[in-house]
Amino acid sequence: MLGMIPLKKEMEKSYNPHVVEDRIYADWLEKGYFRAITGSGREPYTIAIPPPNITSQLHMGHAFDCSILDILIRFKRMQGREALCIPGTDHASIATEVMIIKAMAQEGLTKEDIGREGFLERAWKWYDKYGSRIVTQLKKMGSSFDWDKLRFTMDDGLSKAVTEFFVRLHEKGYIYRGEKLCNWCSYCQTTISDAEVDHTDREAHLYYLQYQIKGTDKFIQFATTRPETILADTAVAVNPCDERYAGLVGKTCLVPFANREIKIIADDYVDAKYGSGAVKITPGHDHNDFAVGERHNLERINILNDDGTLNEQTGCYEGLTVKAARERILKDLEALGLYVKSEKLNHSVGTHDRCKDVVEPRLKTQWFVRMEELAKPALEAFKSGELRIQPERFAKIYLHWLTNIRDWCVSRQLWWGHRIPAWYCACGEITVARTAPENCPMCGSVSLNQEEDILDTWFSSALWPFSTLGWPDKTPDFDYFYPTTVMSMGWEILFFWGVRMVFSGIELTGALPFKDMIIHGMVLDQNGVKMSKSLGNGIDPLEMISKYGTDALRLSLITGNTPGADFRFREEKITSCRNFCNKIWNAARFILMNTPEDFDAKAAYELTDADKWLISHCNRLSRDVTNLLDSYDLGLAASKVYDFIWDEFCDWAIEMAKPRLIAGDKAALWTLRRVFFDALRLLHPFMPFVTEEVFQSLQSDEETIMRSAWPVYNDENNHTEEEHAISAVKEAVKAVRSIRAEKDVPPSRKVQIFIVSDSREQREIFTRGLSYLKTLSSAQEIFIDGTKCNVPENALSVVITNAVIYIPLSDLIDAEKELARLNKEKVRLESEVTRCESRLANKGFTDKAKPELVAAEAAKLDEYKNMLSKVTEEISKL
RNA sequence: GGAGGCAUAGCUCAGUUGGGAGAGCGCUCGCCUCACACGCGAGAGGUCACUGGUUCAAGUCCAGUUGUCUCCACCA
Repeated sequence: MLGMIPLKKEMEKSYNPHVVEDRIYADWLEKGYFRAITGSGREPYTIAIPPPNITSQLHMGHAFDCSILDILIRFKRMQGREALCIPGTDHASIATEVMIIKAMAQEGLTKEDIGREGFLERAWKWYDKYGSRIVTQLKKMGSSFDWDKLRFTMDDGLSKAVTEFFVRLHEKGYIYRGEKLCNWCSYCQTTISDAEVDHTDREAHLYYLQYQIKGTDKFIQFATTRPETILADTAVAVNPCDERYAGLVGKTCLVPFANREIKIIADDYVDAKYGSGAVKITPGHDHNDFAVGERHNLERINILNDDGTLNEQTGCYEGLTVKAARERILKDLEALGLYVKSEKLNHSVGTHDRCKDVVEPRLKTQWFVRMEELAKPALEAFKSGELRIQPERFAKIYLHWLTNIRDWCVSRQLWWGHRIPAWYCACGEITVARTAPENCPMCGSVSLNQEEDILDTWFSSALWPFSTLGWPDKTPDFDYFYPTTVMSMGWEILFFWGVRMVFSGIELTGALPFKDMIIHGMVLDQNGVKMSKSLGNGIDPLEMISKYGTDALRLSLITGNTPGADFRFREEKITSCRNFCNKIWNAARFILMNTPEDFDAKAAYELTDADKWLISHCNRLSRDVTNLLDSYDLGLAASKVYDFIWDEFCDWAIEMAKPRLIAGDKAALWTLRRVFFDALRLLHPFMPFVTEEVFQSLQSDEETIMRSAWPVYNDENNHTEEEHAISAVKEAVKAVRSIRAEKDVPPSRKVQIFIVSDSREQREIFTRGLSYLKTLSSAQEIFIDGTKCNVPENALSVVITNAVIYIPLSDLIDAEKELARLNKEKVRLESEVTRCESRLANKGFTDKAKPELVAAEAAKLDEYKNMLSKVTEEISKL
């Protein structure tokens, strides 16, 4: 009898993640399950996590990333691979520096107030605080990362890797220093790379101005959005084919205020149809003009100070901000009669992605990496198929970026980061070296100064897959675990980071840093807007964990999502995943309650249709889930397990097992346990905590599910006939339940059921399934017969495949309604018959479709015809 | 200007080589059925954006149209 069995262990009625998760995680840590063993002989499977920036706490995007990686790692670990996941954090040079400066501003301090050393001291304190907080948060996500290998981009080893990278590039001639037009952020007072510039549309004015042509009283008109830069103009350009200006090319005009004479030149860059057809050329403050200037050998003038004010080149405008200077200059031009008109214009303005301040192109001497040669093998790696990018469509971004790559400006006028390993001597010599040189190789001077600038933060991120394993040293870890297997990232950093890891990995290690680059989407808020701190629409993963538990959050981020697609965050989804945790918990509780102390799991039991149906189903599930995970389709894999556990295991298997368990049938228990364990194993990567807790409660052969063997598909466990038998039982049960619901027959009212079938095989199926049929359809008695002569008059009838079910409920029968119901069924079957017939009559179908499909269609036709005739017969009786 | 995504039930989204439209939430009806009301059972609800093409067969493949979101580039 149920309930008579003493419980081995009490289980609460509902699952409480909070009492379980921390305890289990601590246990995992203590047992060292996350640690990968170098040189174990097992095939390595390596992932380096995208290191979160130490700028802030974990957000939903990190939680998402973290879930994906942990699913893969746990899956492969269970499959027997030596699975290593390396965690870490990124110093995020500029992003962190901006935040520290803001924090200091609260105290009324500036960088200069405390100096470089003082600032770095603060930065390291920042790292101590926020870096460790991120680690705590990653652990909270249930991540099975190897914490012994925790790395930070500014660790000694990783910094050594950065220096090595720079020096090697320098040795190959890929590093150069030069004055080029850079993106200058006046707020952060540093250059930034092209990738860090966001273009945003802003309302502005297009001003029509004019310069007087020297020696004449004529003027040449041009349009500009940035009148203040006329002070840096060194030419006016027109299109060579523009006849209006043909006579002016080669002449000279006058820049007011600067009192400079500049040439009128002809260049294809100018669009004769735009504006007046003439353009002022400012090589010192515009990327296009810089290019024109190179072609025509024009002087480059810089009119900006580092803080964004105008410099001494601008005479009386010196010290004004760009905005103030613009207003003054317009007014002054008007006074000189050089202002013509203005129009409203919507145009895009470059802003810094970190501080949102306007980026000014200006001349600066910076360090650059020549990209041409580095990009080639990275392109080749993809084209040859060695590097896989999934989903494939993201390869376009990768290819586009590498094909159109420009030299990489790597120097930053910041303090928090890796200082460039270059030393200046008063003689002018610059020495690039791994360690500080004792004296200048040129003049021998011992007075050398290291470059003040630091490197772009991505310079160190680019090395992450191998610097974390000890490169440039030949460490055992590097030998064993490199190259890594998978790299995962959001599409928004594919070009920042993914591309750079590939080319630097190939250059430095001679190998692709990873085989598969998987790209995921972004987490959007419930309105479909990207979650961001500035919009304040972010949802804190930890808050969700404290409400619903880690497993619920993890599953909700994965299940039912398409790879690479952005998706909206919905709290209701976490709720339903939380409910699923509870479902698993209660399934386990049920099994526990029904498992006697002396149950022998190793004995051989006589299995029934229901047992084999369940085993067969789970066997197929193992195959599907494995394949889906191997192709990185995590969303579909998760939903498959979810559906199996809820719909098949809980709603059918457990329900069918109940009468057998009451009768003391050990085979039923054996099957439930066995299949449940496999289902838990398949689910474990997605929901590590609840699966572990339940797994440990139910058995003692294995101490952790984490190291349990991943279920493997086996042909021997395919039971087609039994699956067919159980679907017939399910069809009958559903038919009875449906009638009962329609007639409002409460479960408490037990009924008699007559199942009439002229097929002996079918009768045997129902006879074998009698106990399930009885329980699941709330029947008192079930009679299975070859003829209907024993069926009482006035019974409700429902036709199913190969049988008719009669339920004698004379008090509920309304002949008219029954007629209507049966007629509706008749119409449905008739249309099915017609559909099958027309399909089979189509020669194209019978000739070209797969033979098994044609055969299946013919079988269905027979079935429908059979059912139709039975329905017709029932109707005639009414 | 270049490229890409998306358009399927009231909402949010799945839909794996082309072969009878699915889930969660919401809604309706009935159930505290001895694992679970964070639950159980039964339902309602869809011209798979539009047009054309390929095919015996299209939500699925191809072309175009419309709407929508995004990325890259440019914007005197």
